[in-house]
Amino acid sequence: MSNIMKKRCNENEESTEQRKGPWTLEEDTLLTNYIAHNGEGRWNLLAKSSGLKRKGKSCRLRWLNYLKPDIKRGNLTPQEQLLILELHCKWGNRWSKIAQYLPGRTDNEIKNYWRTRVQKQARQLNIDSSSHQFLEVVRSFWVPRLIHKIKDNTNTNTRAPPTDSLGPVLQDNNFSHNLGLNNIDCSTSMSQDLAKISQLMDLSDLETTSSVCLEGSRGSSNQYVNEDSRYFHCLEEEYIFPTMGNSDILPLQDCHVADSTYEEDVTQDPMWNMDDIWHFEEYAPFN
DNA sequence: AACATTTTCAACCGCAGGAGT
DNA sequence: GACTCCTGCGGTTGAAAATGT
Repeated sequence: MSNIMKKRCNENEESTEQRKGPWTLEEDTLLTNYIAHNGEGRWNLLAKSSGLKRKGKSCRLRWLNYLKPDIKRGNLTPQEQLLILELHCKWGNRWSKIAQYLPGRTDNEIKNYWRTRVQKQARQLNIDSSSHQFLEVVRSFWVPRLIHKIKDNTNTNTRAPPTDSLGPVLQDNNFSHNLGLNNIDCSTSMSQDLAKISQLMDLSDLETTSSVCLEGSRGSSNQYVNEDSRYFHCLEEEYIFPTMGNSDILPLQDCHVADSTYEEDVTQDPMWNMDDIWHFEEYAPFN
């Protein structure tokens, strides 16, 4: 019997026992306990030894995308969204590479975000998401909105450092070089660019506040902070927003967001509502 | 309330590359 | 060099949840 035939026989034998589909709580517990005692890696061995009727690949995926303790839950923050836009511009669909710079976020999550949110916007505008046109839309409208959102949230947060503290980040000429953002002056309370954009877009829907539980990754105790306070807390802890002009990109600080305490996310609101798109199409029709 | 449609995201698949034999 | 096994990546799928009618 050829090796290929043998392999197919084995696959058939295995597939009769292999479980597929959503993981049960019992399976999760089994996997978590096994890894706690034996560590991760060697997934095929793990799958056999742990008693799970799953493939090694499936175990690995479940652990990395869901069970691993440092996985963040909840929607992506504006800062994270901004970083994804920038890194995707730089590297394309290199999801795992992009994920390296967003601690606690998985490549799968980022990929899903891109497909469901970013590509959806492109579809609605009838633009190819990989086109220069769409990049221009992102650069001119989406990114400034995110920046505005970040600043806005900061201004409404009494515990956050002053707005000027965003300066070193957003004034960084290398920041968002790929997106061409360095021609947008974000250092003032409202740049000319933002003023123009806000003429086109109703930003009122972005008025939000939110609380998350920050589990200080450097030993500080849990505390409730505003989303942006969390961000600035991260900044204070030396993880300055990445410099895009070169390859010395530093990951965002790993801030653990405890699931149970996640009350409301600033990113719940749509990035663009249909009014925005309508406004945009009015001024820059692509169809 | 009931049904239809859309959106989200966990999980799967195939493929590629590296390590070991 | 050829082969197998393992791991990781990116694309895709489909069930569940959310939203609309």
